[in-house]
Amino acid sequence: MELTYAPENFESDWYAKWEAGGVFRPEINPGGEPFCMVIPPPNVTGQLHMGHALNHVMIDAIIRRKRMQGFAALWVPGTDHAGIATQNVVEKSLAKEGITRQELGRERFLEQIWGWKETYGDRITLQMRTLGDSCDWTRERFTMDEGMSRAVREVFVSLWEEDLMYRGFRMGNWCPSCGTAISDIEVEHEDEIGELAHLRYPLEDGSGHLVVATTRAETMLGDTAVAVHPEDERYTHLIGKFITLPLIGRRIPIVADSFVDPEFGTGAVKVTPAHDPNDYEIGLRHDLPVIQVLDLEAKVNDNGGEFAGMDRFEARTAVKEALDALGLLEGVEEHSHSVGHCSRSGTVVEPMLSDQWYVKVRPLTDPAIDVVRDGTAGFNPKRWENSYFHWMENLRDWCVSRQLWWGHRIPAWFCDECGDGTEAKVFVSREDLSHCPDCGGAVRQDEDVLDTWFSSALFPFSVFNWPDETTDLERFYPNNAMLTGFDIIYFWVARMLQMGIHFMEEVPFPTIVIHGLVRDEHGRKMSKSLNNGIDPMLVIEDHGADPLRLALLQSAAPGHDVVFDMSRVEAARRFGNKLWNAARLVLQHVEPGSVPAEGGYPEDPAPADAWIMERFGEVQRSFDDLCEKYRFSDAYAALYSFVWSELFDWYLELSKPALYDEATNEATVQTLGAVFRDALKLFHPAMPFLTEELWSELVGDGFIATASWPELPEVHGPASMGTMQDLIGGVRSFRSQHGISPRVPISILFTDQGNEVEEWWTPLLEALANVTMAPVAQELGAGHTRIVAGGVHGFIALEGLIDVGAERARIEKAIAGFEVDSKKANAKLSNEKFVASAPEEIVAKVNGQMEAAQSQIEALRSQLQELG
RNA sequence: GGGCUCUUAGCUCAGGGGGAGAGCGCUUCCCUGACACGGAAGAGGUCGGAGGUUCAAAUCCUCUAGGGCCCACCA
Repeated sequence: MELTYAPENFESDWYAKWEAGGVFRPEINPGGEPFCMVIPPPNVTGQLHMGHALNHVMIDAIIRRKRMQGFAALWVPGTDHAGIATQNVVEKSLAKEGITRQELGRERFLEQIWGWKETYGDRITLQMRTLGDSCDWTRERFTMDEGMSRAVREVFVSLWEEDLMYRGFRMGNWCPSCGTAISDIEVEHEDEIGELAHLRYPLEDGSGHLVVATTRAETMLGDTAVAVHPEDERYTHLIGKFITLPLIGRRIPIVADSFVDPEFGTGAVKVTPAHDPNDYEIGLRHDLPVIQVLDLEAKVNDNGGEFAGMDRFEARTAVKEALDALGLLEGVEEHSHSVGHCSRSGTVVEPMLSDQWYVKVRPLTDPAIDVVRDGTAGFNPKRWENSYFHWMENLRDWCVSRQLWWGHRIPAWFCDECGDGTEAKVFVSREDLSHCPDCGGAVRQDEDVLDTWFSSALFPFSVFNWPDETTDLERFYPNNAMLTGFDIIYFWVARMLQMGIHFMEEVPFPTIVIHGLVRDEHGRKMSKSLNNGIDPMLVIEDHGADPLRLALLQSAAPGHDVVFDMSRVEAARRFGNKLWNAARLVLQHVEPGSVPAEGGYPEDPAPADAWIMERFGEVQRSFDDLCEKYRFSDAYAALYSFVWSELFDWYLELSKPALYDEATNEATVQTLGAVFRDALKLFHPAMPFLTEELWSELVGDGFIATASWPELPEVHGPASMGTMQDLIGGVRSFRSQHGISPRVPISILFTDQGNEVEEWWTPLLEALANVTMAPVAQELGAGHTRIVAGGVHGFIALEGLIDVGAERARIEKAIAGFEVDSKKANAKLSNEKFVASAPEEIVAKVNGQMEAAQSQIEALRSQLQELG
């Protein structure tokens, strides 16, 4: 073995061997109960970022542990076609060559994107392999592959048939730069300081004017009314009168609508039904004309008169200037309000009327709310359920059509012949239509595609080739858990629940584990725009995948954001080195390849062996418990601390004296091998590569990845272990404070009130503290100092070698410490209510603390006197 | 406007009714036959502030200050 841990030497080899060995397929555990999770599918042309790494490491830790526990564990990998994102990327790349998609045409543009997908589609899956994701690649899916397209079409058509899908001409969110409608959750609201312009609208009869307030002056070009509150006394006399719209000259009515808030602005609202959702509603109520003044690129159209051709922001200024010139701009005040931006492009979203496809959500959300309320599916942490309910209860119909080319084409065909003259007849079909089913004439397919999230909503069952009734579908639906970031609860989780319940009649997963975002060391969200992202691939290059994995797992407190700290990765790497070197020590005493894959604990362990077995058993139970609760950071913190501080710092040192005596070391060799092997097993879900490498040295049989999850035998260690550790600590501390080298042997005479000192202590005390011990009948005074551990009092002859002043200080400090303990305990015990109300074991515990502290103080005080 | 969340050691963060924890950093000693990517011994927090509940509060409740996030048709 190399002298130090060098992950780059073996990580990629192991991945290839696992994959070739079918380790990641559920079939590796043929009799096992299924345990399945699906990946939150990353963008097919994307790159693995730290957020993916966090998500994958947690999923992989679950899956690998379940696999070792004998489950037919399956992690289904896949990628998402990511409609807008991918189309935008390819368009941008074409733009560099001066080509637009329109010039290319739909068919050739799609060829370009498929080519792009071929080129970059492997990148992220290779990166996932580098990270160690134990996905079953034989079941890999892409949201636009044939099977999933079939599922999408089946769902679309079924929803249509059930009257849960409809086409409607409505006011929706439009992104002028992406050139498509977007759903409500794709709009990001940001608070901005804008201007509230007060405009004078002259009354038709010349009797004066009405002042309206607006943040979007350019929309006045499309005004078809002014609305006031019906009970607003300032304006009641004007209701029914008309205004001459400035700049345009249109005659528009003053209407009464209780939507208007008399408190806001002037209490009079200009109404632009074509470009504002509220105004649209008012327009419907009052039968107002709808006049579009902005085109799909958000430029003023021919209805905008002299402003035609201007961008909406340009027009905003121009309109205000023009009104000002007419003396109709009464004033402008600062106004803070929230402005919607497209989550993809950042462009300000324009409310726009258009024909779109909608999913009627209420029939889908109600059951999805119920299953969370009744606990059939639950979020972890539970508090996410509140936002889930709030969102689901207020959800509006989902606009699923997108005016893009990259995506699932909407399976609807129009026949103009069979239409009613204004609208074509619509046919929604599972099979492609080449002619009209009614008249046999020509049909044209809807040009639009579906929202990317439409296909990912089906992921938990579409990956198994639903609607076919496959064996996999039967075995792995419902999935056993979903683990993802809070940022896609609405986009993805909520919709999987709706679709899963509706089409499979069962929740897609009973448990939803939500983690946070990865932030940089200053707590800022890692993002492209801030350029503060840390590329996990570079971290792996520098430190290895295992250290990154362990660092992320240790940082991932449930439900909290993760502050990525490189020093944690470095620490995890040092831990890897520690494991590596511990293995080298173990292999000096244990025949390489001789450790059994499981069991192998001695029947008759030596005291130190029994102690570590007992401690390990306790730690393992707590570790398993924490893992089942998805508290990985706590689980691995506990394991890490046990392995380093107890197994390595204590047990390896304690085992050495026994190991060097080859005639009698059998039990210790067995313990050492078995304990170390099981420590590797527990670390395998976090550090798969390193543990596999060490397994191959230690066990050399099969993969640790498919080895059994450890079961520690029930063993009780010696009760006096703690006292011995305290004694060793006391001696070391004594040495340190007096500058006595560990090489200088120390003789200790001792009294033993609790009869704790045992024969087996002798070699261990020599090895770990370089002390020899001999019993003495009574306490020793002058010329000695005292080290107290439990009921054992050790006396060290001073022989003038140590500084009495320093020793006095040492003892005084020790006394002060015990006095704090004693006081605290005493305060509680002298409180009658405490003694009466606190649980018995707590009272007993405090009592014990009190007694222990007082006996220590007593002993040390007399020592102080003896020092003179 | 509604909701959630955070404030704990110099730094970055866990924990969450019964003696304050981790990583990094810091001090002293040690290259002892696995490991200096190491070992041993230490220093360092009245757990944002004020009330309250309780035998017991960093932990639960209320208020308060300051961060962060989400939702909302704020012309």
